[in-house]
Amino acid sequence: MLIATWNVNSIRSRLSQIIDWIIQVNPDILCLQETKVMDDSFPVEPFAKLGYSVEIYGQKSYNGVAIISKIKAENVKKGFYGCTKFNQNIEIFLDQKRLISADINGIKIINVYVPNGSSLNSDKFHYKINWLNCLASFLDEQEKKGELICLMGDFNIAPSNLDIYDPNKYEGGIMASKIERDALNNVVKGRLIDSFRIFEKNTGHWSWWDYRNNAYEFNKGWRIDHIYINKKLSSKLKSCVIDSSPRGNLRPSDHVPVMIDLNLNNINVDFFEDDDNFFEI
DNA sequence: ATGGCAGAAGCATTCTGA
Repeated sequence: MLIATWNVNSIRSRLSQIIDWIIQVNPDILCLQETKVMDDSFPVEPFAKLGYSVEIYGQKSYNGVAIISKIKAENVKKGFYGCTKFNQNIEIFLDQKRLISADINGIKIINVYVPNGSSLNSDKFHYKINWLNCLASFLDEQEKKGELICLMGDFNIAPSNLDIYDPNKYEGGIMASKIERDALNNVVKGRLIDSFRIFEKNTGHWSWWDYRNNAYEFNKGWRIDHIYINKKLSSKLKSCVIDSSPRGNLRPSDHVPVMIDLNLNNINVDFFEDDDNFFEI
């Protein structure tokens, strides 16, 4: 079972590229971020023609998330719910459509577009940290149900310096600060693992390249799009790959798809045992 | 420090992203 995540930076601008990619890769589930369109204008039909159902949670111009799935999603929820741990006021997150979740084939699929945060001294940065704290609380609720959990999307955080082309230049700044990494760690710690790092321990693997300064041509990238799975699901993981090829398209998204392959029939090795110090690499 | 580049809204230019 193939599950993918892709920040497409506008579903309408990227539609043909997304359809081409789906035909080529044949994912079972594709989670999209930054669709940038209201629900009544989302192009559902091209996906339906390929046999996919579409669940959308969008807004005008900004943000927006969607779950494209061969198996119809059940228990679809839009936005946060049940975030009690930090006394979060969920109301403040209602305006920005950044999270959609659903049950598909027995897996709790959680698709997120984490706020960028702008700069460390900005209001947007506080919003980002609060949003991540709410996400941690949200996961507490999901975990209680003992499900298979797959949390994926654009996290706008490089988990470690291995995930930045030039850590000396960017460490401590936006997407690479200790505050953000701690907040992300608080979401995943003790319950989720970064699928990509099970198979690849080295630097040099990116999911995003800035549009500016020919960053893709110089391969100056970051790994900020992630697929996290819980312990129960990690036993079924076969692979995790970043498909960088769409970044070479004409008029590409600045992000590329990340994808895992799951074997839902067999139970494999439990990768979770040595994960406690994962972020200390 | 600022802007680079891109998309949306909407028609010149601003806002936002990362």
